[in-house]
Amino acid sequence: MIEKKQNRILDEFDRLYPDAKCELHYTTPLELLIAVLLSAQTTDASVNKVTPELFKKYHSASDYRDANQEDIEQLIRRIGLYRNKARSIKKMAAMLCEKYDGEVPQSINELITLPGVGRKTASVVVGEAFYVPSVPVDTHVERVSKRLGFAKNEDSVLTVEKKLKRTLPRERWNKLHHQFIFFGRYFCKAQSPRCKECQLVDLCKEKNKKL
DNA sequence: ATCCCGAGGG
DNA sequence: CCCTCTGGAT
Repeated sequence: MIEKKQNRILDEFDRLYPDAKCELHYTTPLELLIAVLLSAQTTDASVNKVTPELFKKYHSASDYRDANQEDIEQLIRRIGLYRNKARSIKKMAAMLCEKYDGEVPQSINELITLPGVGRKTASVVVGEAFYVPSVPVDTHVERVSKRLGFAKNEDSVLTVEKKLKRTLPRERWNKLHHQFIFFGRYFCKAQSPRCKECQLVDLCKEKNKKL
């Protein structure tokens, strides 16, 4: 990608979303880890509706390990995939207690060994809770990256991540991650991209395809 | 009908 | 690579 185009995009993201940040509600690394795990295939807003009750009832990793799985299921049922997520939370908490003294590990390689924690979740946690430069690729980052030419449509999420890391300044990774998400979530949406108002249409691969 | 800060299993 | 898990919002 031409550097000029790239800088235009980053400038536009700064103009649109100077204060982009994580929209999941949490107060500790463990709460963040659980909130991100819950966020699969649902919206952050939906996750924020169920976590207050969840975080009120359970606090430590051992609380989740010893919890009744059906109790967790009931608390999170509305966000979907609730059986898998409840099971993952319990198993993840058990491993945290066994191998990490109940604390959340601070590296991606350690985090992805936890049940229910994949590369995207691990990347979010290290970037958000421990300030490790990272580029988590979720559905928004993937879509926006492909539309704006940071990656090709046939690229896997891992390839998208590699290309973004190769292209974007490392000191801006964590902020840009959120700016990509804000742009995808509120502007360049999956079904309704606001192409006519978009300052970047000229370099978009899908201009005029949808609206 | 499609999408939402995915991960695990086949 | 594919499929499944799942409710809620639009």
